Amino acid sequence: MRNEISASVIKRLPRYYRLLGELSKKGVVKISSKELASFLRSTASQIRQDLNCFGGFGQQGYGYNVESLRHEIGEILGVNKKQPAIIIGMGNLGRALALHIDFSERGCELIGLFDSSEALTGIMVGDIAIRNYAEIEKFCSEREPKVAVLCVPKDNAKEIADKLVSLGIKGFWNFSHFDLTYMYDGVSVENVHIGDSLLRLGYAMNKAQDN
Amino acid sequence: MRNEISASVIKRLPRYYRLLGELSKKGVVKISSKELASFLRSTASQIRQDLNCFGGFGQQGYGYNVESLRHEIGEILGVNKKQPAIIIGMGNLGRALALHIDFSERGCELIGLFDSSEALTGIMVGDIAIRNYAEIEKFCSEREPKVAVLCVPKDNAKEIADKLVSLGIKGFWNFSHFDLTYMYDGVSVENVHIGDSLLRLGYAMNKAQDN
DNA sequence: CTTAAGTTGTCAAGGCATTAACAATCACTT
DNA sequence: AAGTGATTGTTAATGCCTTGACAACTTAAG
Repeated sequence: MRNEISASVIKRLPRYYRLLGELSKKGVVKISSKELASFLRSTASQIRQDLNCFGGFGQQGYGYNVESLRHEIGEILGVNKKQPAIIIGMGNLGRALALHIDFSERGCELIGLFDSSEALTGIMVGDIAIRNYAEIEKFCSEREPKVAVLCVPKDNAKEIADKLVSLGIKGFWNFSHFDLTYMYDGVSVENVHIGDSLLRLGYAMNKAQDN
Repeated sequence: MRNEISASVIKRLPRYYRLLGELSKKGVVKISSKELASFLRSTASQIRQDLNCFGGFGQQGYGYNVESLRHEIGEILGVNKKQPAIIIGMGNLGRALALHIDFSERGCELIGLFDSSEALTGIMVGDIAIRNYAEIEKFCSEREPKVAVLCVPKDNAKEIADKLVSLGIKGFWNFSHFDLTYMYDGVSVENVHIGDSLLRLGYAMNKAQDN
């Protein structure tokens, strides 16, 4: 096991990865930490320090090769994996995520959509049909999904998560407002509260007005 | 102007606000920092320190009154304002936000939806009809929206944001992958990258597997 | 070949955020 | 009415994250 990497560093990796993808697409071959910093409004020091958590990807006197650095960070984030993923709860949010998120670019492969409402059963979202939640056990034993995107009401979240863990789910991308963190051993959780950032925007606007 | 509050503190306020809302709904009247900490998997010390940035909301020997603390944090976050808000870009994401986010609970009032595609003009999303983006100037001069939710492709984001600022927008909730931070004076920006947290989940799952 | 300019990897310093500790204060009980 | 236990507000200590600095190294030019 490698050295423990701090959450602050991990938080920044996706941003680096996105930027390197754009640069690579534009045909940029090499880049220095200084240039990266100016793009990201960060410091060269921080970028070098972050990257060195994982090993020396750069070359002294030269800089970093854009494509190979992108590849390395991609490996760290696991974008080349194809973790089978399912979405639970096909309301507006579940549907939007199914259609809007490019799972394959982020190490996942979306293989199933579930909702407990029979009215939705069979409806196509993108190229996947919604299944009834009653089929979840059969589906999991056959297809063995590893990631579950939780888009269910807060009150149902724990019960559903418990069941999914028992069926082999190893990671939750949790949009329900029930905090699953630290609940299960060996199961990873990312809680997402989109609305919180709108509240922060409100705070920032109030403050800006006061000045 | 009050003392500068650190971003770390602001980041936590929405979470406090949500928890207090639930407690209030359950009829809980008073709560101690210790109890709050156990709910939030935080420390009593941090919660007291955070709250004291804004003033002494508690009472020694007693704790905090749930409803009044909720109200105070609400004031700080500006949830009682009714900032008129518009969404630009009514693809899957824009539609999902229009339907899924309770703007009024977060200090905003959704008053307009815009898309440049004529095929979408007039279509109802919730109880609001999509307008063509060509009408944006007229709309802004009449209704004076202050918040813009940007759900447009990266390449169009800057141009659109420039125009919206000139039309009086004071805050961006930015879902485009173009970073608007520090671009305009007196305009607040919250960039949201939902996909980043899926990448972090991938990292966490890889690491959990390694152990 | 030698020198100059540029850049990384890394260690040390500084600053910021979190945690700990305690006096001041309050509610409740007797 | 006084004493006890609980809890805050606040200051100090700790620890982590970020920034600064520099040696080691690479490339390119003279």
